[in-house]
Amino acid sequence: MNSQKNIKLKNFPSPIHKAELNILFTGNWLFEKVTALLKLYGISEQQYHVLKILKGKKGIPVNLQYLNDRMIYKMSNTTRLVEKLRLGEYLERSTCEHNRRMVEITITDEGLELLEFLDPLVDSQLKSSFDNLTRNEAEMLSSLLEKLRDD
Amino acid sequence: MNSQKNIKLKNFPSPIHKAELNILFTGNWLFEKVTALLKLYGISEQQYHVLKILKGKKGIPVNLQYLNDRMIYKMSNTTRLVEKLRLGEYLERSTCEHNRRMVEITITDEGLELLEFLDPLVDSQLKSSFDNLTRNEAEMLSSLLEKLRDD
DNA sequence: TTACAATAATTGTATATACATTTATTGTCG
DNA sequence: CGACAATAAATGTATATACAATTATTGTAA
Repeated sequence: MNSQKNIKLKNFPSPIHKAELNILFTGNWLFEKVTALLKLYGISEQQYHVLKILKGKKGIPVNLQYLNDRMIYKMSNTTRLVEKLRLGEYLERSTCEHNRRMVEITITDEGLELLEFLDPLVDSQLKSSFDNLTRNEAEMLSSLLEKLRDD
Repeated sequence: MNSQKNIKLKNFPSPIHKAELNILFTGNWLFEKVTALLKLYGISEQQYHVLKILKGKKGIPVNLQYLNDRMIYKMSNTTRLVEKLRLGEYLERSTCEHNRRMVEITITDEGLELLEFLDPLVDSQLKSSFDNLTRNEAEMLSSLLEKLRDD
């Protein structure tokens, strides 16, 4: 762990440089917090993320591409990540009948139960992480970030 | 690489959840861009970051803790990361005479030359990444992120 | 001064990620 | 139909990162 938590960023050549580092730092700061919490229950942030996506689909199967497009990090891992969740019986996967290149992935009851247990913990941690921001400020933050990424 | 670049984030239980994912996604989006650029010249984002910090110190030696506190990711790697830069002769390290537990790290002329070459490339990429935001918006983004992390 | 705690860095190891290649299946066009 | 391109997923491998344990040195208190 970093020995100091929140180094002040300063002396930047432009607001852009400052914003870039602020985004990177804050992203990692949030990621670490959630990761540390989930680790207590033997699950990674990425795995949790997959389960959340599956839950959101309410039983409709998704394939690996779909998951991969929504992951924070990149492909190739998604196969192995899903496999780990399958070994934990948190999801099921089968080959799609109509297109046997694809897989159909759905969350299991165990997966849903795990989320029912974890979600309140993650939510309350998230809430305390965002304690310094009002609801409006959080929304403004999202707007700015979406505007930044927009192509 | 993700097959789609910019999935729209929606259906969030709260502005906080949305902001969290926006931060994580945007952080990775920026990180990947810079990483891909630097990779063409055989250097990682983290290594570049170290050289920038050293350059900012204008010849004053720093130790590993100092670097580590300013890294986006965590410790342990900093030793190895610095070692790679040393092998490339971009920096020098020696043990501190007053406290032989510590090392003194300084950037070399080769390191400074590398930055003089890379900085314009990175800067122009960063500028185009932030094309959608005004200077004021970039500043507002930094303010919100700093307020979020503030403890 | 000696024993022990604290500090700075290094090392070992497990896991995560990125990237390129490969396999299996399907689509398409001559 | 058959060759070949395109797609979806899996695999191999190199590198990156996280975490724990270790080494070397210094600080401190009995």
